[in-house]
Amino acid sequence: MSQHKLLDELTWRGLIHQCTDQAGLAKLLDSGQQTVYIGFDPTASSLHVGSMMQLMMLRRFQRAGHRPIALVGGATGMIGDPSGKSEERNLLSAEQLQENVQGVANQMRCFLEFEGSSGAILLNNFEWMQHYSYLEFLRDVGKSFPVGVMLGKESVRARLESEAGLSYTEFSYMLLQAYDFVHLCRQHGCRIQAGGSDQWGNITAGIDLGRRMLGEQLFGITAPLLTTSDGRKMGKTESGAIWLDADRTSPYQFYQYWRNVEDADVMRCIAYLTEIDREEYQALAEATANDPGRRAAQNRLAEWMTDLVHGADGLNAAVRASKILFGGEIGTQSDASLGEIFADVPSSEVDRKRLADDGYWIVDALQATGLVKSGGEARRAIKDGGVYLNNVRVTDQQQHLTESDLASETVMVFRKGKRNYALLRFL
RNA sequence: GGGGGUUUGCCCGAGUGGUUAAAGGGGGCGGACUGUAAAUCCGUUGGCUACGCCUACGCAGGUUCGAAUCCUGCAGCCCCCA
Repeated sequence: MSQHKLLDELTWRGLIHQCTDQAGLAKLLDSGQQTVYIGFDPTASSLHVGSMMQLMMLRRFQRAGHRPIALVGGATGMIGDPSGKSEERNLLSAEQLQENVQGVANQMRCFLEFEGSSGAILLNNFEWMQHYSYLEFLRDVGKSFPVGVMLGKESVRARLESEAGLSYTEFSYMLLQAYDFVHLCRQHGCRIQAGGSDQWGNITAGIDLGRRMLGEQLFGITAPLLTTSDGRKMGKTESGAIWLDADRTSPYQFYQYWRNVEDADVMRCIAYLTEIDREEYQALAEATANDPGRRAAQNRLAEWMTDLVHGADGLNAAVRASKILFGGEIGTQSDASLGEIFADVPSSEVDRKRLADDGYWIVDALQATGLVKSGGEARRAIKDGGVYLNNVRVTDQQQHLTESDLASETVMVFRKGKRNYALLRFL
């Protein structure tokens, strides 16, 4: 067991899946500030929950005084990493990549400090790969890659055995990532590469290349993948990935995702993704075991994560929205605050004149919201007690809505069932 | 090419002339319970300002007071013979 603080922390958090030479790494880390790198795939203009493990890993190194490099794979992204992928990937266009690199870079500011003596460095491997000629690359890099070793890599073998096969392009991916490591070692003295466990093959390829080309001893460390107790990848819902970009996944949705993590997964999430310390971790684990209904761990996880990614304001908004969306009184609100709370809720516009005279029949209103498909369904829903106006149960099928039913200047809030909301704006 | 079978609501599947808007199950949607969980229980599940009317049992016609049910033609699927 290492006596090293950082490695101890990573160990108790369960973040060390594999490590090329843990004793050597501990010695290296003790010898002074080191530079660590992790690569990020710019397949979209936003990072998602899956990347958070990696960002947090860099952050942990940075907090321990080391310098992180976040490498955005502008070049490797053009090729596509076959690791863990069952099929050949579609190539991204250069413009799309440029846009993605930009978006991803911005989000990293939540996780990493870019100023100071251990300030993070953001690099794009397109910068050094774009002018590297094919012939030069083959002579410099390709020469150091025995095909036998490459064929032995899990990522390659799995694909060769599958029906999908593997193109030469994807086969070559490993060389590019391996060369990144060498380049970073040369230019930035980077001797450590971290990553998810699916990156082991690529990382060790880089270490081999470093030994051959530079005679340097490089180090690799991988973290386990973040999966649920039944083996599915975390960060996905039926409706898609959980993104870090507030425009793709609102702070409220983000917050709710973590609040709803299964008991069986929550402690692992806290260990892997947060900086909640060991004492509090123990306390939360006990609280979950003794009183699971309180969801103390989930609440803390959601709070910590939302605060990190969306800041105090985002967290506040998410908490406020959660209170109301889960049945709290709506009372009298302003359009602005309702708009914020119900940002994720579909809304439709209705002519304000409908509220005049006899008013707007509730059955018609429900159809206008899209919560029901027909008048019959609306009547049934009311009869079953499943319809709420401004979070108050509707009991009268003949109710007609007037201006006095508005929750704010122009909005009425409809709900069917526990949490299907829709807004009507009367303009 | 010849013979036989089959086609039902979101899905599976009963129903062979009338009380069938169509049993039963699944799924969905509500409600109760609960931990914003799981399990369980209950209700509901074509449309319509609605004790009534309209549309529906592959499609199009026909028989009948009355058809998902009988007849004819067409189409889809399945099996057997060539």
